[in-house]
Amino acid sequence: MATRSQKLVLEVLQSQARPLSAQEIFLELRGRSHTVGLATVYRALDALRTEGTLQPVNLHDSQAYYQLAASDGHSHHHLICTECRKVLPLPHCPVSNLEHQLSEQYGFAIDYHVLDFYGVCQECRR
Amino acid sequence: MATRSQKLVLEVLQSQARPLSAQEIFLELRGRSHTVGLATVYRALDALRTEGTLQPVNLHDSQAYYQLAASDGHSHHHLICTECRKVLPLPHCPVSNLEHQLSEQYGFAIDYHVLDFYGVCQECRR
DNA sequence: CTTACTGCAAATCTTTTGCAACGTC
DNA sequence: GACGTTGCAAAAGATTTGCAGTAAG
Repeated sequence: MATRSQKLVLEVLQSQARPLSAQEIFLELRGRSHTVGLATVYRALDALRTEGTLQPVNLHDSQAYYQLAASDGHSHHHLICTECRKVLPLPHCPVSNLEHQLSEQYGFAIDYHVLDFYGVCQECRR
Repeated sequence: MATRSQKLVLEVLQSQARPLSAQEIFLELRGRSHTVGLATVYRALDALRTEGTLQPVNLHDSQAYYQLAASDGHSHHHLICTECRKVLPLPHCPVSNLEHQLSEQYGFAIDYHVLDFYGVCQECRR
């Protein structure tokens, strides 16, 4: 079951193609004239990440960004531009079959993984 | 060329198997009776990351961790325990051949990538 | 009525910046 | 003397927590 704030946070994330920070979600909600305190946004993000609905994305930016996790429970993968912070999602996962193998080999119960490619996009290279 | 502080930061990271935060490096240096200000540690980490010597690792912990980048210029990959924060490095990279393909396909100049598996290690599952 | 959720303000923690002092050339 | 590096203190940002009020069952 989702709280009011969790639903609002999800709505915002669903409406955006790129990962958002707590701050950005807070401002976006304020823009839509929903009042949700920043602390509540953090609490919602935390809950949604713990239950696996959201996935953190690291943009090397000293703040956390969040994105919807894929519906099949697999992680999203990205091409991330280190110049403009644009994020391109990759259609499928080249390493999902590795999870099982690694679990066995190292005795790790793997929950999810992160695969992100960092570089400079076409526009930024001009 | 490396500054005094950059050398000290590298020494600490070389002596540890797991990624460290700025705070941890600062305390470790203080323990070795080297005085390096925390701000200087941040400045050194920043420089070393920019030149590619260090690689950030995301432990979902609202602070940044750093680790030596592999000497061949490829990223390290990890099994990360979300309970005890232990980090196991993985010996080789299953997706290096993908970089070239993705570069062509999306017009991205890829600099590096991050592949980390998150789960719970054997000890923590007991 | 009870419990969980929320907003606000305060507290805490992480990271960055300004600046004067220092070292090297 | 000029320039880059450093430590310290202050500032800025991000996240968490305490608490009293509200909503939902």
